[in-house]
Amino acid sequence: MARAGLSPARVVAEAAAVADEVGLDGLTLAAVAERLGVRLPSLYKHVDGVDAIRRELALLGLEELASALGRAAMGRTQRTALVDIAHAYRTFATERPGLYTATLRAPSADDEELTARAQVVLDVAFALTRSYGLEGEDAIHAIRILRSALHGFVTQQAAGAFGLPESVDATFSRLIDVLDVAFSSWSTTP
Amino acid sequence: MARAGLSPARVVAEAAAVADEVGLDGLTLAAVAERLGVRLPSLYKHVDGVDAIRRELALLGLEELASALGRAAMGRTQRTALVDIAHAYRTFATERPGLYTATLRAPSADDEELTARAQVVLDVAFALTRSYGLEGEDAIHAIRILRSALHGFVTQQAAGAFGLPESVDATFSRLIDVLDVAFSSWSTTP
DNA sequence: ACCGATGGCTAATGTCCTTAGCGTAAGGGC
DNA sequence: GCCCTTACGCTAAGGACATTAGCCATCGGT
Repeated sequence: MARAGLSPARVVAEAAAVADEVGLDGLTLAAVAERLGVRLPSLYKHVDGVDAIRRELALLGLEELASALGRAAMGRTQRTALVDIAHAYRTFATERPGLYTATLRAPSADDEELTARAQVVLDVAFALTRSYGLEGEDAIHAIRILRSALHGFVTQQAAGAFGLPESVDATFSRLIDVLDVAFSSWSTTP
Repeated sequence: MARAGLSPARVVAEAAAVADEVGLDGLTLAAVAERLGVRLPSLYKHVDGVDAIRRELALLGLEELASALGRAAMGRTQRTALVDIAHAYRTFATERPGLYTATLRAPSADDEELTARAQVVLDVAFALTRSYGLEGEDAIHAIRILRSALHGFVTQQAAGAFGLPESVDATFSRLIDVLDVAFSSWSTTP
């Protein structure tokens, strides 16, 4: 009975891979266990069940998303920052669909670790709006609208709601333009 | 052994109620059967399993959504139409969250009935963009952006991603303004 | 009133999640 | 280098849910 050399991190990483392949809803401990070459109950020595795994995926996803957005925003302001952040967001959601979906579950308020990770993502957004000269309520509205637009776009893309794939990039460019125009106008006319 | 008087429509309606209460992911045939006062396998005399029910919910949701949007758009153009359509969309997603979520599953291309229902919703959107003077690619981009923005917004609202609920209406108003400004500018500068 | 179609049921099977408890492998103290 | 504690993977068992097979009573048309 040789050991498989598992760890919480390896289990979560494999779960992320499964979720990316078959969707977060299709994630099963059975699939994770099979891929790791162990029996299903063995996973419980490393994680606390399927709900805990989903939470770990949310944490991991928020960390990677914050990292990607932070890199994209580095050294840029206003339109150039917006463009790169938007593309980084779209890329993350496209390449890691399971992990991205996991980040969307409600933070449940009393989960400090999860809300802290979510805050890191928000920090990037606040830096962006600040570069547009937006503060206070303006910044909050801008961030909500930005996130709504990006999330709605990538969700529809993932669902195949866009009929012709060739013009999807053009739609995304226009979406970014719309946001840039809006944020720019807010900064001068509060 | 008195009959329960079920029908496909009653089963689907009850499933919609369950989905609205516990979320589409939490929908189980067991819950539907219990609410209808029958044993679980009895449902199979009226529906073809849980996947078929989800498809029926998508059909029902698209029908109700198209109806609500159509009513909102009737006799209005441009900004007033946009405002009412957006509010109708948000209201539907808020009041029937399970049904709304069901409408988002991919139409799977070879499902003619489903794509036909989705087309009715699109028709309302095309009427709106036409009132802005948008045609061809402009209209397609506008509709995609409109849907992205609205869907992203209601999704985040449902997930509790907006911290303070009191200013959410203000964010929504601004979102509509952004879209109105964008669509208006497109119609004059193609 | 009969008789076939219909609509409820029980029973059985399979998948998945979860917990309990067993035995062995790994690693530190002496 | 040995022992002993801890950690880890296993089997077994139980519960929720979906699905299929097959039984029997009820309803509706003739």
